Amino acid sequence: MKPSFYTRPVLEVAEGLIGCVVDHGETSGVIVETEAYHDSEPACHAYVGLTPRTETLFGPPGRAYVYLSYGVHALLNAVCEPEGVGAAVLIRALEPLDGIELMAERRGLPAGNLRGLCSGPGKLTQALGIGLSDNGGDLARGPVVISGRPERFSDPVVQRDLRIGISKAAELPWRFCLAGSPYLSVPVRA
DNA sequence: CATGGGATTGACT
DNA sequence: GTCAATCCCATGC
Repeated sequence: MKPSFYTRPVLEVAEGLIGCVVDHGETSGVIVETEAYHDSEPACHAYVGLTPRTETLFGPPGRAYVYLSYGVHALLNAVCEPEGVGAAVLIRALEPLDGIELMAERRGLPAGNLRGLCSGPGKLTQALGIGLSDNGGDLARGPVVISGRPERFSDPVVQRDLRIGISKAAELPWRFCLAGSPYLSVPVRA
């Protein structure tokens, strides 16, 4: 997607990314779950201001922000809004598309367990082989690439929900899910 | 310079 | 349902 796609309010981008495709090498998947983060609310890393850690978040839109969660997992975000604003969309789950065998191998799962491959923000980075070195990369040029919706996902029904696993600003309904998808990290709340 | 929490996952009870 | 693993980095003394 072009940088202009990301130079919009982060909530619009979070919804607009549902149905788009994430590519890395020979593996890819369709985005079925996202969350929005913005420097105006305390759950966002950028809330504390510009630091070495949040440099990418405040940088130009359309870049990858990859950071380490719980010292264990790499999480993939797409930087949004104009440069100088700390906002990003967390990619939380994918529907596996290409390179499924390779993804299963990386995840240590039997081929055929499609739902276990990318149903979580840490799982999908492991399945696609995305790591901290991908931080700051251009999402239009790679190595990690996000491209537009395939025909089958051209007009997705999107459900809003509360964000998962955070303690601050937990009341904001800034989670976006593809309705009925079996590949979500957590089912949509009732 | 020491401390503690975090946008998670998987193994175990 | 509970809990440890593991590490970056913001905060506070």
